[in-house]
Amino acid sequence: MAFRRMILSIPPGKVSTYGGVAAAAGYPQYHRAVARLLRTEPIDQLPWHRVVGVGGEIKLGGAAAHEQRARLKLEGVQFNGKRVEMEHFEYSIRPWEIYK
DNA sequence: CTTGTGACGCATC
DNA sequence: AGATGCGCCACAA
Repeated sequence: MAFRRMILSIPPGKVSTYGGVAAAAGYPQYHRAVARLLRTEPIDQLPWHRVVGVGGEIKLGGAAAHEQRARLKLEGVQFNGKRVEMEHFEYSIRPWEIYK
């Protein structure tokens, strides 16, 4: 599946968004399918922590959110309060600007 | 086939 | 900024 490849192509220290991955794969409306895939697929086979919500929002709950924050931080990703500094760490695709 | 639900996203209030 | 509503896709009941 294209989604999987996209996610795997995200380099360490960078992040992408659910909608971004979907759009980059050619399906701008499939953001929910991407989320489902990340939830379903084994965490040891996919860099799930490099995928955040639009704007850099962590969409996980409780412990998982903290976990993701920690992992990203270890890769050098900086946070601006609750969200990731997308300006510097988002993986070079911004579909919403392309389709604008 | 119809609903309900969720690691979503965006417009509104 | 936080809460609601609506649209979206996939899947389980």
